[in-house]
Amino acid sequence: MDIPVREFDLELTQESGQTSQPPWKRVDGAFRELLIIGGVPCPVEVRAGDEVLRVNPYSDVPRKPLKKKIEYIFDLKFEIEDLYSFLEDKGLSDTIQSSRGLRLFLAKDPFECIISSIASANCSIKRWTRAVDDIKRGWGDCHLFRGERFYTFPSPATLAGVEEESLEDLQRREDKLPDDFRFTDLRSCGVGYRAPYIRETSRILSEELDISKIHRMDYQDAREVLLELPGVGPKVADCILLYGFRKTEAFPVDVWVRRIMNHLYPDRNFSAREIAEFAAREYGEMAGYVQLYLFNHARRSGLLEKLRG
DNA sequence: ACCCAGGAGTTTG
DNA sequence: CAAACTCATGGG
Repeated sequence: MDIPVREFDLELTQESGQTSQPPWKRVDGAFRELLIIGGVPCPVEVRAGDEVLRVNPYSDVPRKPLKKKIEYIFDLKFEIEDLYSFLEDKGLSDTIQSSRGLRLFLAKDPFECIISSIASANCSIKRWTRAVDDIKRGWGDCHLFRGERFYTFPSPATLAGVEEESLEDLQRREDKLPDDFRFTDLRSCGVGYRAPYIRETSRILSEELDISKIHRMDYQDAREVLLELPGVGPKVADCILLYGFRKTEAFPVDVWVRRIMNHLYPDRNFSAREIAEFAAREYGEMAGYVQLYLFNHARRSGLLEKLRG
């Protein structure tokens, strides 16, 4: 199946390090992941073509919901030219050069995005992506496709029932582990002190708070609800809102965005909170994309290295 | 050995 | 309210 696309760089979007999920499995220039289409697990391969995105499902699923899912995940319906002209109006046209075709990489599963974002706090990108993979391998459902293993992300109820740590696994971590080894506790996945946060958040999402309700809330209400979850602070909440629920008003402020903004406005010396307020006022519903483009441009132009320390 | 990682929670000023 | 301190743990 081909989906016509304009202004979409699949590779850039995959590798841009958005916290919704680890990048998909790269195979020969294409990207593979297990998606749930109408309740049915389906390995899918996407490949960039000429003005099209080639989509190959590897099990029998209906076309229309598959197409909608792909369009949602890569935000293909978004009129990105509107963003380009918006950025020009705001004096940020530099960011377009290095990020053209970059779109939101939205979560295929909002719960995965929530846990993934909690795991990302004060943690290197390498480490939290590996942690999410370990969690999937430990408690997700495995689907074999031509010898490749794909895992679903476990449900809130499943993760809520997982031990935080067991002596057994802490010892086995020292040994060389086979690819399909399944840990029996969260700590062994490398989430460290965040293990109780992940467990309690999973419990709340399985017993008290229906994730689908968050979709219907506006940005502010959803943010307040998310901030009640353990392990979710202002930055993580905005990541979840942006990548998990496509609330594009969200402008996640991490240390890098703060450095970038203070570099852009040297006379201001923003605090994290002030940046969020500034972004809400200046960027409105474009805020999430502005953050994405700012960060990517800083990374590609070498500005990030300059701002280190 | 030492320091940091795309912060959050808790305690203190 | 804001600043300071602590929190696991893999990787430079």
